[in-house]
Amino acid sequence: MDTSQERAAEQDLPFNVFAKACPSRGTLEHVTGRWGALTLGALHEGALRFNELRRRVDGVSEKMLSQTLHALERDGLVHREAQPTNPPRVDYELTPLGQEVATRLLGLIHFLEGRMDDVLAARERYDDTRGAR
Amino acid sequence: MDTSQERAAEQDLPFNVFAKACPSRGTLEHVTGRWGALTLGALHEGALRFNELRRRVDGVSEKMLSQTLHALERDGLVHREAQPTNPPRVDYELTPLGQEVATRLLGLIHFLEGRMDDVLAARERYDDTRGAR
DNA sequence: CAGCATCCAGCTTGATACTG
DNA sequence: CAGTATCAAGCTGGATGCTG
Repeated sequence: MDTSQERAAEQDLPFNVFAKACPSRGTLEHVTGRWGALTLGALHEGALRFNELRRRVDGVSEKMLSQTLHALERDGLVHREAQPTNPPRVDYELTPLGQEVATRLLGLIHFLEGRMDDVLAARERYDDTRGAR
Repeated sequence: MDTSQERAAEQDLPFNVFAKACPSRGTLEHVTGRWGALTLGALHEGALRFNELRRRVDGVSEKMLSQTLHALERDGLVHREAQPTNPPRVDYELTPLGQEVATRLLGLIHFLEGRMDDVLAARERYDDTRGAR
């Protein structure tokens, strides 16, 4: 069969998520991870401050948000703009690359949100037939 | 600001990933999780048997693959077809819903793979300016 | 081949307290 | 406000052994 993995090898594409050691896998995890996806989604609307983000992404701890933002900033998806005022003010916003990623991610998210009825129905069927152990 | 969260509330959309308790968040995690994304990606090419999948998704353990497949099957994204032969043969394939999800996911994955040079460059810049602690 | 059950190390996460 | 530091706990995930 002609798989994307094989195609990647044939064409000498430099990056392939399916390979364990490929750095793209790490980035994919930052992007799609529990908090990464929601953070990118929240920032898609525009720049937000740290605590605004925290309120939007329901359930993140300070620590996880901070960690997530660092990873996304390092990967060049989020830009951090700090004003040395008092009290301090820091804005986070998507870079152009981050925008493109967030757009695709939100496409997926909204698609899923729109199909949750199907998903929930599938779950019920599954749990029923297998006796919900 | 007009956020997607607020829009969801205004329009009484039933599902919103940004809310902690929303079931869509769980499904999003199955789909985008470490192994979920790669499994869906691998199955996008066509049906695969358990050990074929295992070889394709470089690095999954038996246990994680099994767990991942169960979650995806329960959510109605993957169909499991078992033949009661000896030796047993089980094929996994995407449902129509799973196909749509996988397509969007692969769009994101391929986009990222194509931009990894930018990501890697951003990382270097980040590590340099901050002294790579 | 296609898995499930069990054990356990260690990484992730959340609370809490503290700093600039 | 915008974080960092620290610590306990729990969940993730790998290794192993076994079944049909």
